[in-house]
Amino acid sequence: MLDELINFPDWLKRGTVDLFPLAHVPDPDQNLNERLRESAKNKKPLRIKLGIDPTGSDIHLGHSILFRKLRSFQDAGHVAVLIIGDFTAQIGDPTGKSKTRQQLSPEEVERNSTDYLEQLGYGKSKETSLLDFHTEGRLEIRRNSEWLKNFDITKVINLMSNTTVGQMLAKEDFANRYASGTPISLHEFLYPLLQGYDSVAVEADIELGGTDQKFNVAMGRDMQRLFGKRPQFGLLLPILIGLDGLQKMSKSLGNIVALKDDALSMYSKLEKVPDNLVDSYLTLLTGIDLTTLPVDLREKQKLMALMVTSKFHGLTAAKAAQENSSKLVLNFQHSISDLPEASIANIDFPVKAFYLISALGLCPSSSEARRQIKGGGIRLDGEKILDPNIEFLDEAALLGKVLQLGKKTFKRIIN
RNA sequence: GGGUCGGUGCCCGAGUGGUUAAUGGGGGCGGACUGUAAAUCCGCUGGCUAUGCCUACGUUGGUUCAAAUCCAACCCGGCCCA
Repeated sequence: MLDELINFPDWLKRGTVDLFPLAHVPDPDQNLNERLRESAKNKKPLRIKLGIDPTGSDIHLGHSILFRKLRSFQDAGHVAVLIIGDFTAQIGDPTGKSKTRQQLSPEEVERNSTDYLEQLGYGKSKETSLLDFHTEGRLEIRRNSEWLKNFDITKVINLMSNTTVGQMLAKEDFANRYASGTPISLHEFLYPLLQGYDSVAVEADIELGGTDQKFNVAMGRDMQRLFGKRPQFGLLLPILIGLDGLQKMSKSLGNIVALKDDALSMYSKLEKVPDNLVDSYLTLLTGIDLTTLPVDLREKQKLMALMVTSKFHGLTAAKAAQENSSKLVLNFQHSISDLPEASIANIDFPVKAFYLISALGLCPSSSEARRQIKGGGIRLDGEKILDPNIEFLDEAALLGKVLQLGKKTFKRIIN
């Protein structure tokens, strides 16, 4: 947290690593505190911009940091302006990319956008949804195709003439790629400019972003000035480290906790994150008072897992997940009610173990299933299966039993 | 447009006519240990109801008993020149 944020409200300070401009002068264009005061005085809420690229379909805890902050602004009475970058997704944000991103089809973008809103809690209660979809006037959802689709080439040239190749190449991602001889397509230069233009279009007062978004957020200010708008503030939040404890949380790295995850898998993933993540997860993913945490590391970790899980599934479900999680470890699978289920309705008997395991989705392929069995990674009701070709003669041999891969993947067999 | 180098499995990267799903590393998964962690050690890491059969080294053809390895064309990229 920045020391200079001393006078800001706690909800705004928490987790914030960068805020710009940050001048201690009584100017609402230079000092966000003044801007907030101005807003309160005029009863005119600020417009908080957050853009998302509808590229993948899973929102994870890393993204949730930004949405949590956006929600805080909502709760403080301001307007969340959520921009679905359906148009810019066709370019792909080059930030953090080491190669040109694959372009998405309009159909994919559409499907992903709908999916995103659901993950953000559209249709859920105000308590367990990430954003406030309920309170009148607190949320505005926009698609940037709205203003970018029919963009005039003259206007594009105008945007481009405002920025130099040197500035673009000063951006770390481009610089690295350029230095390493990795291709950079010209259209990628357009991304920051168009994201910046989004701020013009929605008249943003503040733009939220991860620290890796500084360039793009700053570009928004340039664009707003270019088009005669009041420049936004940039508020940057940290990039969440993923479950591996090393790299940023990202779906392609496979180290995520998805908002879609059921309570049990969310809890069990969080309960076993590397120790070095626990404090930052508590700070960034919960609202808990950091001065009253358990001293015992293991207890602290469990608390973190419980708090985060309850944020999305409610406290009751989170507590059940905590209990079930410990039962799983102790091989008491039978006493757990809400284990994921797998149906054997379509299985022909007799069935060999390796086929069963892949057919029920525990392993992605039958070859993989064979390997896992040979490696001792498969159990049925706690008993290791060691022969891939062992046969189960009828349903009765399987119904109600729990099939297990490794330590954390379970399926109860049902009809 | 010209010259030149290059395109190998999730990633990086060996291999340059012939036991072979293709050395090695990373990552991932599994096992032991443990705090369901870390560190460490071990195994696995293309697909297929499978003791065999498919598909794989940019694409398509060709040479050969035999090609990721040779030839041709094409596609894509880096660098240099214009």
